[in-house]
Amino acid sequence: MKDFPSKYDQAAVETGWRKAWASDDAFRWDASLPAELDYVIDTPPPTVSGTLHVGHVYSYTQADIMARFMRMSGRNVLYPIGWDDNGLPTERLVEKVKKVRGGTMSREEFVALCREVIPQYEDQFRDLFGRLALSVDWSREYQTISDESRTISQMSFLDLYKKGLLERRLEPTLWDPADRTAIAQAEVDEIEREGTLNEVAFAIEGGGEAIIATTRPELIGGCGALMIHPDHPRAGELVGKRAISPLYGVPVPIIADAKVDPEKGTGIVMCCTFGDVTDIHWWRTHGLPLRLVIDQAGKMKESLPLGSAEWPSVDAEAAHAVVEALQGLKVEKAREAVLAMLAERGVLRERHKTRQVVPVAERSGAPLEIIVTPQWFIRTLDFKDQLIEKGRELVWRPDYMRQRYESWVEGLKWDWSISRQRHFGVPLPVWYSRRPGEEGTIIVPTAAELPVDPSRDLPAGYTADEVIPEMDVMDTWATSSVTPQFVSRTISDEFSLDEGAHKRLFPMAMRPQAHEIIRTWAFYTIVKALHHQGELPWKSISISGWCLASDGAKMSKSKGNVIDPIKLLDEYGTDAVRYWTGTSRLGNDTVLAPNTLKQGKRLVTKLWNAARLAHLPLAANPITPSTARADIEAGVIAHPLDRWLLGELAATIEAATVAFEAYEYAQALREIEGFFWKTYCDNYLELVKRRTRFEGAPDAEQVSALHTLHHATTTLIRLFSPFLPYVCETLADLFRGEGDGFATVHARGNWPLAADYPEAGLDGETGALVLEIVGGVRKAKSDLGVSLVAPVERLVVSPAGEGTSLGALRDAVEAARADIEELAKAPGVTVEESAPADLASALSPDERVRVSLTLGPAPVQA
RNA sequence: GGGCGCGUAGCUCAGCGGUAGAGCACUACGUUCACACCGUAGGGGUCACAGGUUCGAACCCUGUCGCGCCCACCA
Repeated sequence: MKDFPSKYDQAAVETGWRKAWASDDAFRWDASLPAELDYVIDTPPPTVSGTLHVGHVYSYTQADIMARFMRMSGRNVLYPIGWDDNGLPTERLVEKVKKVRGGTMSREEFVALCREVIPQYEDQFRDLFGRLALSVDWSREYQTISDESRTISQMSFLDLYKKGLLERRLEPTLWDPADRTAIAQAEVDEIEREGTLNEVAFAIEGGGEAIIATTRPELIGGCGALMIHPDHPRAGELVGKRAISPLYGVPVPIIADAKVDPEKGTGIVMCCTFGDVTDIHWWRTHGLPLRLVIDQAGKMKESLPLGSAEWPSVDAEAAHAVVEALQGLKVEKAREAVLAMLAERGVLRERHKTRQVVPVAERSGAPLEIIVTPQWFIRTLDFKDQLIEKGRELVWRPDYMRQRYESWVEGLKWDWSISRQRHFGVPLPVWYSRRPGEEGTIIVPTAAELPVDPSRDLPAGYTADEVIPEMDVMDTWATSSVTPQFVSRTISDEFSLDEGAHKRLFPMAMRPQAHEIIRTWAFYTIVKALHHQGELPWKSISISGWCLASDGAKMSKSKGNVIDPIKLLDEYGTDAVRYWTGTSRLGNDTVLAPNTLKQGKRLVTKLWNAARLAHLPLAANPITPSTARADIEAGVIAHPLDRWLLGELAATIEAATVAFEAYEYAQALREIEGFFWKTYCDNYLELVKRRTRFEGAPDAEQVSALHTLHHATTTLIRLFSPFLPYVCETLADLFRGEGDGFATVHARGNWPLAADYPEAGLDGETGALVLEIVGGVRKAKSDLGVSLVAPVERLVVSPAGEGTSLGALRDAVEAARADIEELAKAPGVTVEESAPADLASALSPDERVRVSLTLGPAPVQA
């Protein structure tokens, strides 16, 4: 065997192992194996937005720990990796890095900048993930903006379009005025802020007034009706009459509707196009006119057709003056201006401060508008029941995370808008015909023509003059929702780049992801798989929690508590950081606890030293072990303590395997670590030391010890390897023969099998009693305040409690007499029915044995 | 407003029907030839609170309080 360095230096071995794993193809999926062994993971492609977060370390490592177990336990793991490098997050990164605005340049120019900026940020991820030792198949690395990804994304589009599940509609849409694009319901965030509820008087035709309350007076121009609850005291008097909007002079009907909350504001509310989702509802159900006053930039429109038949006004001239005064103002400025005008005219009444929750675009933070533009929608509202049904067929880990999915689906109010008025994404594969007779007809490419960019390419048989290209691109989720299909390279029977692959790989075994993207990534991926093939994309989904800062708060730049993952790895080493992530169960948020990281570091050191203790005698006395079970059956391992240790190890393997199969890797780690630290290091190694110190050829009990040390060490290395890949690979290497070639400890099928170990609990009673005796000796010496190596003159053990028989105690002492005497520094040990009254004594830890002793003379000072 | 999770030793967490656990921190002892990034021994908890079920509850049920999150509301 190789020389064993006294100190472990992870930084020194890291690069070497990363290279070895790569060149060994250690983590490549083997297509030649039978499909039953497949274990396919739908890895999240991290969004290329410029930041590496500890959250990445946390959730990707948890997925990797499971992937490594699955591989070692014999599965043929397909663990792809990719980068989500298109869409708004990437555009925002490029805009920031290059200090430009995408909207101010041509698409070609901007895309060129993106292609320039992206690679360096993908390198950051590559470095981080490589260093974390993610056992992904790097040969399957993909980008969501690549030709093939665009092809598959556009296939997805075409398939849904042909199935009538994707359609272009002109209707009210959630709109981000800062990024100037439509967005989807999933991209809506909320902020709470102080607002003002303004009471504004509308004149009633024929006399009187009605007072409404609004936080958005700038929308008065878009008012189409006043709404009042049927039970409102003034309902009988007002319903059926018309009110005149202030400033604009527009006559609007007063309508009763139970959706009005009589408790809020004045109990009378104006319906505008559009202030919120309720306005859309009223607009539709009451057939109200469409009166948009805000443009795509979130500014007041420059002109409105006031005074026309559709948009009458009792004083069009005054109304136009108002429009002119407001034109081009952003909504906040317009609000102030309108309030001033209302006050001037004496129709602004009471004003109340109020906490309001404002929907904003999650990426830009800008308050949303609802405007009417043509967009492409994937139908989801009609499929809520099926989506919930599919969610129930899926195994969620932890199970309660299903609730988040269901409440999201139940709360859906919008179909999924996938078109974005941006530059850097997968283009919608669509043209609109200008040919006489078919103007406006939608033209799509064939599968063979993909990928297409309608702004450059033409549909077959058409000239540039005959089509209008669709300039929108897909939402980033519209592409990343087909990550499973990126791997199977198939959308449906009609749209496939690799027939047969889909049948084999779907549904995938597992989707690992964090919980904050259940409503986006998980939801959208399920929508796509349902629509494309009527199936689930995966059998199970593993939801990781959040990584919180040491103070228990969410990490955020504004709080200044963000930890750089690279610094974390530098300080503690990859294995210690992985240990930390491995102690936390799926779904649980975890604080970044320095203690746990230190614990991981300690574990690595302890594992190193324990392996070193085994290595020293094994290097000097080469053995040719079989399996632990065979060596026991052959009598090579015969010492009761060795048999006991391997029986305990077998129990640990069993418990860890059961836990791992249930995705309870944190419990598996506790099982393994508990055995390693307590049973193995603190007790067995102390007891076996006597038999590792010898000159010349080993005798039978020394041979037994050597074999046991070999089996225990190499097994522990394998058990720890999903958590601590670097130190375990290094140790496995040190235990190989000089001439043996590299074979990674992480290889498929390298997980310890119960069949190779004795039955769990072999010689358990003997082991337990020996531990009791040893523990009692330690306690007695501790009570006397002397060193554990203080010589003992007389040592007597006797049964205590009812569970210990004199015979069993005798057997245990005979089984390990020499080891006990050596550890206790006693010249002999006797078993007596009851403890001699004249000796100092102590009860063992489990109170099964009473240990009595007298100390010997102090050793003669040299 | 509805839902989910959590509330166990100073800290981070495990246990989820049968005599309260781990690591860190703390105290005492010990430089034992794998490891002082060590070892041994020890102190420390009315398991948020209140009812209930049970021979027995940290664990099951009901309610309350606190923290976090998800969804909804958002005039």
